[in-house]
Order: sequence, then C-alpha cells, then structure tokens
Amino acid sequence: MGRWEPNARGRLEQAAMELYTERGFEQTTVAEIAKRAGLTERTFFRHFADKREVLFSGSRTLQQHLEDAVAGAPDATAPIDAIAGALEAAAALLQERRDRARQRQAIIAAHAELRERELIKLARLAAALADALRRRGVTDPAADLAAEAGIAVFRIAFERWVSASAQSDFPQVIRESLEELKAVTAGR
Amino acid sequence: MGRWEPNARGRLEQAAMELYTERGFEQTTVAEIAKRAGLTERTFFRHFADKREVLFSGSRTLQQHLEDAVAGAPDATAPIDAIAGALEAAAALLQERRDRARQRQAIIAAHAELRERELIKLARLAAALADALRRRGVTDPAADLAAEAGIAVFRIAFERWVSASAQSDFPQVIRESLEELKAVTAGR
DNA sequence: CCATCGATGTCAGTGACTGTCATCAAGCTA
DNA sequence: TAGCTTGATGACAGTCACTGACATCGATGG
Repeated sequence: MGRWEPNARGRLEQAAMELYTERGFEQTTVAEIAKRAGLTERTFFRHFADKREVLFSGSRTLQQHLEDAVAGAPDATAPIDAIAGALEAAAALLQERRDRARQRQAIIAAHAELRERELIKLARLAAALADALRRRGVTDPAADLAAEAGIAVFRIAFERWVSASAQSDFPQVIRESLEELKAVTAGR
Repeated sequence: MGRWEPNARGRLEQAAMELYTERGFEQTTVAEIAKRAGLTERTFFRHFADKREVLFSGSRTLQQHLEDAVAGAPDATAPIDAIAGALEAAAALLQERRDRARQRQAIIAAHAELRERELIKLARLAAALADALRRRGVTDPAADLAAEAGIAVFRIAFERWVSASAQSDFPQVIRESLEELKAVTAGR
C-alpha cells in the first residue's frame, strides 16, 4: 500500500462536484474541497490549474475522440459530414453518462465564470476539429467555418438534449439540428 | 468645476489599455491602473466588475446596434440575411476604429482569461440576435442556429480582417465568409 | 543500506475583489 | 443662508484564489 490513498485527482473531482451542487460554486472554497478529499489546498492546485478546471477534465478525452473520428472518416466525405459524424459519435458517448452530464451542466449554467470556461473549451474543440480537417486537405477558411458551425450545432443540440426527456436521443438531436442549420444557411 | 476630474471611467479604460499593452495583462495590477488614472483601486471596482471587464465596455453598444439592425430589416428578409446585414453594419462601425480594434485584439489574444471573457460576450451577442429573430417570428431552433452561425462567421471574419492589410474591407470579408459557410453547409 | 524520486504537506506571500464607513462638493429645500 | 440629502470617491480591513520555496517520507532501484 502506498503512503496515500489512491486517485487523489478523482477524489478532488468528486468532492468538487458534490460541494458545487450542495452549496454552489462561489460558496465553496478550495480548502473545503481539499478537506473533503482528504488533501490540502496546495495539492488541489497541483492537480488543477484553478477552481474551475476541476469540472473540465473530460474535455481532453472528448477532443481526442472527435479528432480521431474526423481523421477516420472516408476520404470522399465532405467536411461538414466528417464533422457531423464525429459529433454524433461523441454524442453517443455522452449519452451513456446522461445523469452526470446533466448535473455538471446544471452547475456550469448557474455561474458565468464556469460558462466562460466551457466556451473556451468548446473553442479549443473547434480549433482541433479545424486542424483535423486541414490534415484531410480542407483549405481555409472552409475548415474553420465547418468546425465552428459544427460546434454551434453541438452546443444547441446539447442544450436541447439536456433539457429534454430521458428518452431523447442525443445523436438524433445532432442530426436534426444540423439539418436545421443547413436550411437556415440556405436562406430558408 | 466638480470635486473630481470628469470621466473617471474613461480614464480607467485608457490607463488599462496602456498598461496592458506596455507590460501585459498579468503583470499589471489594478492598483497601478487606478493610480495612473488618478483614482484608487476601490473606485476601479465601482466602475468595472473585474480586471478584465475594463476592456469590454464597447460590447453593450455593439449589441444594441446589432439588435436594432435585425429589428429594422425588411419583413421578407430571411433570418440568415437579417443577421448578415446586421453584422455587416457592425463591421462598418468597427472599421472606423481599426487601430483601436487591433490593439485591443492583440491584448486579448495574448491571455486566455481575456479570450474567455470575449467568448462569453460573443455568446451573449448571439443570444441577443436570436431573441431579435424570435421577435420577428422566427421559430426555434432556427433562431438560435442562425444567430450562432452568424457569430461564428463574424469571429472568423474578424480574425481575417484584423490580421490582413489596412485596405481590407471588413463588411466585404463578412460577406465572403458567409458565402463560404453556405458552401460548406451545403456539403461542398 | 543508501540515494533518489515523487506525491504530498507546511507556510508565507501577492493580488483580486468586497463590505463598511468616512468625506466632501453640489444641489435642493425651508 | 442654513441645513439636509445625494453621489462619487477614499480609507481600511478582510477573504480567498493562487504561487513559490522548502520539508517530509514511503517506495524504488542499485
């Protein structure tokens, strides 16, 4: 057995989710999170750059999945369809953790600081998707536009899915939202 | 004459721009900004909610212009064209302050914290545009999608315009970017 | 058995931000 | 004119996010 309990990082994430839910983000101090996890404040900041970041550890994994999915699309796939396929696959993954996603989103929606962090994570996702498209030979500014449009669809579809009934199918909501976007940009 | 020099808020904005440019955002303390403006730190926080907000006072005006432009579009205008017209009008305004816009963007681009703030301002713009569309009778989710797509076009066009030569015409860049988006979403 | 390493603890410090009360010119009212 | 109120600012103490420097100590490898 090690000198310390294992999975310090996971315990900090768990404690933070609990406290942010129980009493809110602003009313929770980092010292309290650390204490609940059996650690000190200093250790919290060795695992997470700041108080917000503890909610966003999954974004790196998500980004990797999206990049891989774009890279793996058949050669002839149009850029927007490569993006759409990646988003649908990611949506299927998120759907397996619907309760957790909802809880997390409730915390984030309640605090502008956290919404800011979420937005920059999504912007980085968009940049990564655009890079993946460029690696497929898509030129600028089409690569950026397809990626940004895709992320916009994802955001709006995510909101609809999270606030819908439990039977709502996230990949399906993505497809519908993309169709709506196509109609809208076509001037309808 | 009043007890104090006039335009405290403007002096704080000016001092902040200067110091953020001279030595960087992180290396500037609020006390230093206040001192250069001939005020105290406490007064800074009476005018601006935090150290970042001092760079974003123009966003309220911009939002108002955009909303008015959408509201004023002819009845028959398609949602995406109402958005496009509003963005072009806003672009024409920004173009009159190109140097200031570039300086401000250089500061923001250099610091993730500031990019976060910029993103949430743009998200609020998108929400306001979507509301303006709904007031025109556009239904969901088309209103949100048209607004988000418009803001994505605006962001990408803004980057291109800021980093282009002085002769670059911002409204024209907006039009071109929107055409690119239409092509991309059509699957090309 | 010893040197090193890595995760954590301890502690002191900086700076963003807030609550509270004091100040004082300007304007309003009796 | 004297007094009252108002609004912008200053003064000051306090909390908390975050950082740098150094100490601790079990595990690991030679």
